[in-house]
Amino acid sequence: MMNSAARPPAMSDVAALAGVSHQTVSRVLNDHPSVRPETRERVAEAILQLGYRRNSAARTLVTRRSGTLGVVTPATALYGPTSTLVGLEEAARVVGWFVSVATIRQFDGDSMHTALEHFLGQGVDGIAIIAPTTEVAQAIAAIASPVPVVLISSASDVPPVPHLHAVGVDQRHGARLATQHLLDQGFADVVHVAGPQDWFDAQDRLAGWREVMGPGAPEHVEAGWDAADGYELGLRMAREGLPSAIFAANDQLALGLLHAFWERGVRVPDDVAVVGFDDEVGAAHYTPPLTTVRQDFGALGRLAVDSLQAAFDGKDVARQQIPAELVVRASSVRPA
Amino acid sequence: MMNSAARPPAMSDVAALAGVSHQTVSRVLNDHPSVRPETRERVAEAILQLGYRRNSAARTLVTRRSGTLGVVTPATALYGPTSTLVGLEEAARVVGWFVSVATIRQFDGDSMHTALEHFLGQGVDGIAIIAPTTEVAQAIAAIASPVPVVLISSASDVPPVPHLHAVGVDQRHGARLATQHLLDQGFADVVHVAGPQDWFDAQDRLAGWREVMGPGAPEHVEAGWDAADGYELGLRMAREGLPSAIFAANDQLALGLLHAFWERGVRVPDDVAVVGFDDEVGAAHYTPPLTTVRQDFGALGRLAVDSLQAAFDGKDVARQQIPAELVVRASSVRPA
DNA sequence: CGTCCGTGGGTGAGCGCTCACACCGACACG
DNA sequence: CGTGTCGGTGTGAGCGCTCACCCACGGACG
Repeated sequence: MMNSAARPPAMSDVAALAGVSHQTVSRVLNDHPSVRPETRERVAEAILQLGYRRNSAARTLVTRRSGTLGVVTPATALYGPTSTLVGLEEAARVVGWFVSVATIRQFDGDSMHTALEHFLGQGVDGIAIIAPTTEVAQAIAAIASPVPVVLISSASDVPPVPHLHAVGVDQRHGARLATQHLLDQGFADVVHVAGPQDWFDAQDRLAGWREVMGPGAPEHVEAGWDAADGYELGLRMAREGLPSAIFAANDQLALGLLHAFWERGVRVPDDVAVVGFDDEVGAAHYTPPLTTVRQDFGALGRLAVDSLQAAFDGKDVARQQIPAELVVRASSVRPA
Repeated sequence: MMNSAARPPAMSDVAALAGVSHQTVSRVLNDHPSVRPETRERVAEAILQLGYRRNSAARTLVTRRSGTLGVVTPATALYGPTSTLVGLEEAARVVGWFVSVATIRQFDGDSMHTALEHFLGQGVDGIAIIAPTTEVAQAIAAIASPVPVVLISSASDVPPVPHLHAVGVDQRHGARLATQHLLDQGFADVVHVAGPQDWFDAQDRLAGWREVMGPGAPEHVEAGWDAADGYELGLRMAREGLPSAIFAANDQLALGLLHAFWERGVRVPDDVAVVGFDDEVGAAHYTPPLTTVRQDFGALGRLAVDSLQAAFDGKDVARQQIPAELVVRASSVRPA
């Protein structure tokens, strides 16, 4: 039975029913060792009988811990950010943290400031920021957060601000894998279609490609993250001349390229090889199936939560990177 | 300047600095009319000077409103659920609600129960559940939540439980649009590749297709939501015989079909037309570009939040549906 | 000139919990 | 047989806010 909606049962109600003090109930709830088993039993029964749930607001008020993490993420259904969010939530729940989300349309300083204030006002224990731009990092540096903040990013140049940490998948490494793979397949002329250069991830993928290509690297092309951008670019390339291979900064760009090439009768990988980044759902079923770089978002989430937790406990937090993994499919394998 | 991390400033600190009582500070914060402008000014200045932020835990404790909404969503980067989440968050923020998320791997009663308890323990003001299965609805019916719950679903058979509401995009209508479009194009033999039938959305898309096809409808095929399922099915169809058109329950299934057909040299739409559902990012760039059904997730989020708000305020909540929209692309247009 | 009411503001209680500490009996030890 | 120690439990304060209520003052009104 539910009791009437008047007031949910409080600790004192449980205590009264079990014939103990509120403090003993608290001890039972918090697994304090020194409670006699039979007392514990009686309390547990009273809790069940009343349908008692402890009031987390009261708890937060006195402990100054809300048990909530704030996550800032772009307001899109992009594969990377979304998967990161899921990974984060699962990792957070394992260690008993709730995840509160705020989406933002643009990663400028103002939006960021608003989002952070939003979370700080709520009293979160830590904040994670997914897919940040350089501008974001500056905005964060300016706000002097009383709680730890982690940037989900492989950026090497995160400003050295106290309480600001960074974890990420090693984008540069992933980019090297992709580029090297294309070279190994015998495609000498590997062009990079880069993502928006204010995104850390896009910067790093570009850098990784450059590292492998060395000083003789051709010019890269800059684009957005969307398939439409890749499509436009693909049409232009088909018109103006094709490289032997293209490393696209994400799978959507690659998809757009594939579309344009298919439409123009350019064969992949025969006429031009294509590699993406992300291994999004469905990449295995593009036309042709797309070689790409996979990131372990579960591990990423765990790493982010770990470092937030360490920072929260006042420990030192080491910067950490997760390696990426190449997934080879038909779009980049040299025809026999 | 930050003051030392000892204790964040409280209302009384602001009051002392401004030379008023804590109550006046509260009035300023809550926009109470009867405060003299100059007093208001003084308080505002003190707030700024101390970097004061009101403690939401204390506020929640006394008002019994946490200002937080719980959202349960599947632990995947699927386009539909993700977009819904984003839509919900934006709508919630507009009316001043935070969004806390819990992802679940399986929509069985147990996971659902855990997630709900998780939120109720946190004291959320309302709960939204994205992409529910029939089993979920039963689990919710069993839990007697003290706060309103909204199922994001177009299901017509949501159990009539108090505090349980439902909003959704009209899946059935969308399916009718897709099917009718194929018939209008002259494809008589429209087969449906259905999603998992324990999902409300999958049920409704199937039902919509059936409505249009009438009693002479062919058998539908049941599958999961993934491209891999579509791919397998596509291979089988290419082997065992093709219908004139296929209406797939989502874009990923359609993508898998396209992949299989391309691999087997089956031309789309010449040999078989294909229509999907969702209009996910990239669907415009599949091979060929995919005809599909688009849902307005922003409107969906607003609707969900509205109904939660109405329920929270004790008003009556009418069931509401949002229409879907057909997006015609090359995959379903009869060749001239 | 007393009464009434509205404006601007203060006072105190209490939301439900945890933390620090007091207490009490039992048992060990010198 | 006094003194220490320790398991098991209770007491009271207080976290930072809102809510209900009270108070002072001034102008309007009969």
